[in-house]
Amino acid sequence: MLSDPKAVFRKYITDRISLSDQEWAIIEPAWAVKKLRKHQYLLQEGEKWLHHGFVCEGCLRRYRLNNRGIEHTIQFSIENNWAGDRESLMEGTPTKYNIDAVEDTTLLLIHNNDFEMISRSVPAFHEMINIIIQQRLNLSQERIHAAISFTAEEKYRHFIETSPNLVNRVPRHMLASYLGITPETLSRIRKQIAEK
Amino acid sequence: MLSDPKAVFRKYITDRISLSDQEWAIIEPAWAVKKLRKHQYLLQEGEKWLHHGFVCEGCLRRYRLNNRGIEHTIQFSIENNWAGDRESLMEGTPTKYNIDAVEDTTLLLIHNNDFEMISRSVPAFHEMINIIIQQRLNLSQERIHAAISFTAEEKYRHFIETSPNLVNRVPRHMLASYLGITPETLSRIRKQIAEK
DNA sequence: CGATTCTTTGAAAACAGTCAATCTGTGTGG
DNA sequence: CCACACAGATTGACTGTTTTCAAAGAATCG
Repeated sequence: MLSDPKAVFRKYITDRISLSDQEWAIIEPAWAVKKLRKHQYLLQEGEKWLHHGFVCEGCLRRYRLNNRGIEHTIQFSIENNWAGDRESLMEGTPTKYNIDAVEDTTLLLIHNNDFEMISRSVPAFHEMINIIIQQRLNLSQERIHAAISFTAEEKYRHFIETSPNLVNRVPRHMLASYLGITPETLSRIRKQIAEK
Repeated sequence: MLSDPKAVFRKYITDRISLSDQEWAIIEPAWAVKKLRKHQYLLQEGEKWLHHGFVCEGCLRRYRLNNRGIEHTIQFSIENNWAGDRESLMEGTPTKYNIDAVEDTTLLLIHNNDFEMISRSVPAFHEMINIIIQQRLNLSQERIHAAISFTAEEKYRHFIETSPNLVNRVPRHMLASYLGITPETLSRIRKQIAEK
């Protein structure tokens, strides 16, 4: 719909590292454009994940079922974010996660073999990925802190502050499952905040 | 007390990558042995962290204060684990965390400049670090899932399963602060489990 | 439209937190 | 070596928050 997916990706990269045309020529052909309709799965629990995904447009969610069969959202990936399951990839194990599309989504997919080829051929790309992973770890720890130390209301307010671009983009019940509260509680909190 | 700290570290590395004597000769001199007494701080909120720490013996905890001044433990680092705050290091920002010693602890410290020198000189070391960070990210996401989807009792049982080596090593109130429950609740859960 | 899914609301129950007191264990100084 | 002090752990009673269950309203999609 909007611009070319690969142009989005190229911009993402060049916003982070300097990239010659030759390097882009190595990177570009290995990625395939994939489109998902809303509600369509990219990955389902038990499958093995062998790729890397980059969202160019739309929104994916990665979620997991707890022992009572309740969905808990681990991550939302909107445009210019990564998606997939590096744990399944690294360990060669079946994934614990489900990934589906919250909106119609366009992403780029690459097989891990090609991804590693690129990492070897373009060191700056490799370094960029390392930094991204480190940043994701930092964010994860921030989220752990929020999850173990905030009340339901604080969790919601914190989410509004840190992800204003997601608040009105994902359905509330998914947001609740991301925060670790029930949809009913989220609804009541929102009402309470609105009344102030 | 036990073996030489640097020997512990060398074994940690050689358990993960193959390492020549020459490479070890590059790595070894940059690390300084540091001993901490129980309760002593390695890092306090507001300071900048410029190093990497590797625990050879003992136990450190990294914790954070929430807006009510309550401590919440983000991480325990026992021997053969890393300690520090890569977020402060990467971003150059004052740290949000406190790190102190749960037991008398021996660790190795290295300045980030030297660490980067080693990463450049010994590619396998660099790759090892990348894998470790990725694994920590995977564990973080596991913990997020536990934090947002488990009851207090499930959190405790999950901790016993995943960290049996820590259960009887860290004080209960710190364990509670790690799980995101109060010491009283943890105490009651333990009693309840014991009665079954 | 009609069906389905999502959101909100209400009432009751379960769960975890708070506050205060007691108990336990450990380490220190006399 | 004992007694004391102190921190940590447990227990009880109570409070408050969040969940659960059920139903009614919205919104969305074919």
